[in-house]
Amino acid sequence: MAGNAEVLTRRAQEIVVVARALLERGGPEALSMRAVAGELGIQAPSLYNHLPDKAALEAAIIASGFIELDEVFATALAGASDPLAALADAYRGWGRAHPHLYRLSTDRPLPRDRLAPGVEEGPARVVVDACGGDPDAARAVFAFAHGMVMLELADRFPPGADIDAAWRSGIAAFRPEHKKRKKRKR
Amino acid sequence: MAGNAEVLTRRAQEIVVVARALLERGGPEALSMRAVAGELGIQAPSLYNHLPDKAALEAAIIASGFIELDEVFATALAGASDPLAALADAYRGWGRAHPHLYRLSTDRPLPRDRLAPGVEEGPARVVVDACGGDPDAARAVFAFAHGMVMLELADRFPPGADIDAAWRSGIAAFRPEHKKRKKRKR
DNA sequence: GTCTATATCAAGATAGAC
DNA sequence: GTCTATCTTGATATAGAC
Repeated sequence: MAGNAEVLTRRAQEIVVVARALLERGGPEALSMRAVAGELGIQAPSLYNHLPDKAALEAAIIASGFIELDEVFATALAGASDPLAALADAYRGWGRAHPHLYRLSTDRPLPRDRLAPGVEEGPARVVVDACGGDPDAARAVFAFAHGMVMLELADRFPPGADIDAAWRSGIAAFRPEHKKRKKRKR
Repeated sequence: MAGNAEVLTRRAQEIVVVARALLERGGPEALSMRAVAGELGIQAPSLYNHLPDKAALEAAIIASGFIELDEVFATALAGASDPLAALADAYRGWGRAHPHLYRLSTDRPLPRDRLAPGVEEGPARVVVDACGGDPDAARAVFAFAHGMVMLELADRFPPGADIDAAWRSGIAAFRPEHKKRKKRKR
């Protein structure tokens, strides 16, 4: 919830906490202005005294997730022998623990103008570092992880699929010591 | 549109074609029973004489996409020197050409009970084959491609990102000739 | 800062007449 | 097979009183 602190009033922060809990418990349909207000014992229109609209509320929820993920990454890296695998594991765990928040945060363009600066960059830098500073490799790894999480959350793997094995296979492919030389441009 | 042929009446097939066009043009909000009916010059309730509900309509749209993708894959593979890269390219192209259909087809659990048998397996087998028969590797590759497409469609890469380069990086990592031995279990 | 009342809009689906 | 009429439910947001 830090990161919103500079820009949100205390009451607005309360609202964001309640709203995030509603989202996580009941999915996006549960995140209505009415429901949020109800949870706080007030009427929906009263929310507009503290937040301009629903998009602002969602942006604040997303920001809180980014900040948390950054901490999760830091913990995962502490003393890890295989940083990439540790990050992958932490990422998957976080996605499974917060499926609705994960989807809200990745489904659509980031509301970058409503996010405090640095919020997005934190987790991104961790991944780039784990990829030896290669941003293209980092984006590929991130896409792999994102695809795995989304497919698992959406229950899109076929019934017998060994999801752990697919993760291992992908991580092995991306492991830095196996990195290929870039092709020279022709 | 084949693949629905066995199970849908002619009129229902017409409805599916119109519905898919609406979805592709206007996104999921444009795909309402009212709009579909309007496009056909009838009233919404009349649709229920041909399809049980909206979910059935969506399932039929998804099936039509799978069948198309299977054809796209076959074309891409014909005479390709690098099958994995060719498939990746075809997949990305298809996703970008049909963003709303792509999302409808991957956002949620597949309605497997409403899909004709074989519809899902077609494209899946192509990918497994391209991965030397290793289903775990195939799922990892698929997750990578899915993640890349989703992130691009959702405009989630940062402004300056070189998406082509990220694709190349990922494909290089997954290239079969570089495959690592599986670790022995301890 | 909170309330009530309301505007505005949209959705999926069913009943029953023709 | 299509229609009209309707049910049921839901949403975001504003105006204006207190």
